[in-house]
Amino acid sequence: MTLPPEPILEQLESESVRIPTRKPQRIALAPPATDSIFMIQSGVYLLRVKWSEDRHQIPSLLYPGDCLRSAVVPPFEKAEIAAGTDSGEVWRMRWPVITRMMAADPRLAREVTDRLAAQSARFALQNVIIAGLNGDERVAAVMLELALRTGRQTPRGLEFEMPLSRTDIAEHLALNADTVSRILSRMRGSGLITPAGRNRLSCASIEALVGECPIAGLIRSLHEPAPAMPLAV
Amino acid sequence: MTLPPEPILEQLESESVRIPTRKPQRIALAPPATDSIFMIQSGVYLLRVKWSEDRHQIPSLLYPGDCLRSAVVPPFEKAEIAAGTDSGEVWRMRWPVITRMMAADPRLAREVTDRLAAQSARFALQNVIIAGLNGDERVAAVMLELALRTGRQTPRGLEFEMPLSRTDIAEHLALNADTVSRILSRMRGSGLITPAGRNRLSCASIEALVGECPIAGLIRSLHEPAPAMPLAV
DNA sequence: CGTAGATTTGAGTTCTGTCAAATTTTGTGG
DNA sequence: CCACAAAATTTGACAGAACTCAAATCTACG
Repeated sequence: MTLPPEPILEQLESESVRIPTRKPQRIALAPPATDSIFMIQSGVYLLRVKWSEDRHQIPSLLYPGDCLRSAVVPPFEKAEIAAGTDSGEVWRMRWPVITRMMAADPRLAREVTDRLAAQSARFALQNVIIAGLNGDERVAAVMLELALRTGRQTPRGLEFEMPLSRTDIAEHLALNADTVSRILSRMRGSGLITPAGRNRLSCASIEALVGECPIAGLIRSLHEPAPAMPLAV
Repeated sequence: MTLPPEPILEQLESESVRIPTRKPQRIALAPPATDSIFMIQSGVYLLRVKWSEDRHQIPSLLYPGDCLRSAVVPPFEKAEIAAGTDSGEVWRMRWPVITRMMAADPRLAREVTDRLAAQSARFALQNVIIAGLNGDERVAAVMLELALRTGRQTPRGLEFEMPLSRTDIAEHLALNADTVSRILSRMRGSGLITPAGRNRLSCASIEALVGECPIAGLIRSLHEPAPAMPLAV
């Protein structure tokens, strides 16, 4: 799943507010009180929600092409999209407007609907990760996801972004920052991963991560770039 | 959220396969390999997925009016809708057909889209329940949900359905059946809940449950019957 | 009325959380 | 480019919640 095809992107852009972001920047999901839809153009983002004084969670990471309708996020005390990468761009559109465009153009309707469905599937997957895996497996799961989404083969192995701090990882995986740190130390010790510069990690290969995560297959199916083939003809 | 208004229901019915169910009956989500959409007409159902030889999970309960598009469930080894109540009815529609109906009728499009969004929000909520609450609070959360959805005031207190076995509750809450049993024993002991016949429980009032669950507000917002007011005019 | 399956409960284990201190990294101003 | 303060990370020691295993009950049903 990447960005929609050009003609559709142009249509969407015409109704979008383009929001370029830098690293710790956050975009509130609710404030305008209007039902909106956000589409990631570039970069990695963190959907972060707050549900009590000091309890935050990151139900999902967002990548280019991902769509998030604000109405699919329950009415938390606070909900925002936080920039994970140094730079990136998000488009915000008003849902009623998009609705009208969808009514007029079935191709566009299909793109948007399917992307929203994909986001829903990701929430469901996150349930399984948190509910069914232990700490080590959960961490392997996020790393596999990031590797599939942002990984590049280099002479030193597969390098990928790690836009999450220890606390972020903890909030994403329902663990605790100390525990995450311990798990990562172990993984570093066993040679599964090695630091590869600022906010980057590297591992031998995808297979190395797959071996650590019992639901690798599901993660691949939702995050692996599709074999090159044009969408919807 | 209850069933859609009559005229829309009629349209949907014209393209539906109506599936009446009895208690342990299950409807496979995937087999037809076609992208389908299911709408609950009556009864309570359990969305149950299997992701390894002996690991099952119940990511969501489904109530009348709820819509589930098969594509929003990741490609698990197995995924099915299991009847929780003695009797109930589900409608199955083919997604491509519904898509066409949506293109032709904005009212219907809105109903379906919003119901799918609601389902997505429920997945997100489930994440928070599992990730942020302890055992007791999670159990209180499901009971609050069931009480809001199926509860009725009686002389002996608020009575509601409990269509889930201990194992089901465990699979829904990322706990273990033994632990669930212990928690329920404690709740019974403290008088929070009392058995009220076959697959039914009763509690003093909604407030009693709300007090046990830190995110009661969110649960109410997604499950409480809306104050009587016609949808979409 | 007996059996298979579900539930309950106890005892012991394990994983993760909590707290606190040490260490490293990051960002900023000279 | 360097020094420093603030923030993030790491790590140890300990506490607790939940899991596992197994035995005892209880229930639903034929």
